[in-house]
Amino acid sequence: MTEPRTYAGALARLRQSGLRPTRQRLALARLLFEAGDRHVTAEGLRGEAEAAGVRVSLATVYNTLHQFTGAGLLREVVVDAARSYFDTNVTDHHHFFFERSGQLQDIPGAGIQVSGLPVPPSGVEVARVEVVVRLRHK
Amino acid sequence: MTEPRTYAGALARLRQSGLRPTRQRLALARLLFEAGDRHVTAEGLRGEAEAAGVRVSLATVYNTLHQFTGAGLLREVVVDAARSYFDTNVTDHHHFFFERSGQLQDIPGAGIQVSGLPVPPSGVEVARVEVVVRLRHK
DNA sequence: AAAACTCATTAGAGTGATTCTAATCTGTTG
DNA sequence: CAACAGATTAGAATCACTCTAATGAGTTTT
Repeated sequence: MTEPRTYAGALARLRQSGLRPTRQRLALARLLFEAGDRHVTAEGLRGEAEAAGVRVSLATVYNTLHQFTGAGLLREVVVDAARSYFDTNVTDHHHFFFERSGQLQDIPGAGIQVSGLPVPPSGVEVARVEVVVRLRHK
Repeated sequence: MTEPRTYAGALARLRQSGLRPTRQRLALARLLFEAGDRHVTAEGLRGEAEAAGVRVSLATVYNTLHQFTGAGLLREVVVDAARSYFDTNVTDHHHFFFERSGQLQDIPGAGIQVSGLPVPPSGVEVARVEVVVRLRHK
């Protein structure tokens, strides 16, 4: 049973993760989780918060993104050396990356099969398999 | 017909790419291409050049890595937000990434099959499909 | 409901990788 | 070898991100 995408839902998410429901975290949680699957950058989310009339420092945005990631509410996606993206979709899936615009788009997990993976060296285990389809303008 | 991994080879590579064979570019080309498939960072390559007695500024290392990448001699691999890796293997293949150590290791292209890719949106084409298998310690 | 406690937020400084600048040097060409 | 175009360089600048240490705000206790 997943949380509803509401204020109450945001509150419950925080409580379940052992994070105090502060003004900033609630506001960021609502921006992140009430609008469906999203890919945000720290600066972008900060801008949205400002636009929504919530005063949040950039440090807090970074803290919050990392805390949410640690709690499994977000997933970090590394596709661009210039900045980090955080994905609200934490289910198994992959990404299109539009190099021109820097936009990310989900590819449903069911849509892609990766076969023939070699056995990882001993002592390590697979944390995740990430597929990025890089797109450029024709 | 690929270039031999020799001084003459490095020179020919540069010529073919329309890059002047300067001392620095030749030295970096030899470090990169005479030792088989490699994954280097700018700082790492700079260190190797110093160790080999070649004076090269960090700016030149960056310039050169990007020029080589533009010429198709290298491929940039984005797996770590902290730094960029450049891969001397420009054939079709994928990577293991050891999160603990920051090491990259090739997975031969033949070893992995990605199926079920959705058709990319109109107006764009697939530049590359990248698979990264993230590994962590057990 | 105030005190007390713990954890969160913040401004601003700090960091580390990368890029820029503008001055100097070096292949290349005539 | 003169002269030009392009390359290299030190150091400053930038950019995303992190750290610090001081202030603020949920929470729990009285």
